[in-house]
Amino acid sequence: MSLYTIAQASEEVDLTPYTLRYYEKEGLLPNVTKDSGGRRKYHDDDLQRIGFIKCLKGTGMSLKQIKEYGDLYEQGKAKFKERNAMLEEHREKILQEIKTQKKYLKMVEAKIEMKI
Amino acid sequence: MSLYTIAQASEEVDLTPYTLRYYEKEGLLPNVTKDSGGRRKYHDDDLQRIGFIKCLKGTGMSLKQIKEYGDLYEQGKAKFKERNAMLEEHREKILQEIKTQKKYLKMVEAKIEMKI
DNA sequence: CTAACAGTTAAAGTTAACTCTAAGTCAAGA
DNA sequence: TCTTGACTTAGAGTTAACTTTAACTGTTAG
Repeated sequence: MSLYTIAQASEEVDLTPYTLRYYEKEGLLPNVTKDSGGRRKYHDDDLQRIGFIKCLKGTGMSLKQIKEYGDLYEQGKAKFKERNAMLEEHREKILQEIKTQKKYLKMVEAKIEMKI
Repeated sequence: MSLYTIAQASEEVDLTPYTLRYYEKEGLLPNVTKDSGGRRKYHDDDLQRIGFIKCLKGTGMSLKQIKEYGDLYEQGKAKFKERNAMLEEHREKILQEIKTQKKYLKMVEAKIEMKI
């Protein structure tokens, strides 16, 4: 199957239908189509895109920035450089964040070991 | 030195005075004292505590939960078990989160390498 | 044919975590 | 003494990211 109702897509990507509509309203999902009755139809491409949105969001990128990235993506090859620059910068941020998380992990573990 | 004005404490822990007052209002900093003129005086203990709050917060714990933890902490040895259980659970969460971050890092790197 | 259901929209409401404002106080320097 | 500046408070405002509501519509099972 390669077409999903909002309920099915919601299940598939583990986001509520509210959130999916919200993301679309915010311009993050420009390619979701509608059937003759006006209902959303999600394609595999849309689900892929949502997956990447979740990745960016899960690593601390704001929806606003994710939209910027998506807008560049829509402009194709012409904006490849800018787009990749965003990702490379974000990559650094994730690396930094993992470091910080590891430091915090040590702090929590130290507190656990303190036994007081 | 072991006493800090709110401005100094703010500088020291890299949080705004607004945030420090907010944390106090929320019950996260029960031991901040005031001088004769009613001004806050932060002790080294307070700064340590703020440091740990930042650690918990930075690893995704809500202020509400941090307050719960702090409240248990205030009750000393009697609540040691509960308190440590919270930390151990949180430790698992951090480990899981680091895993997720690493997965997302791979996804971003893959997208960068895609060159399209 | 009709009732139930799954969807639609615009707009209002919610939550967490700040962030700021307004009005006031107090200590210190010219 | 006067003013400046750093603080105080209660309470209002902000922001991001949803989440819900209300009113409505098209599809389908009986």
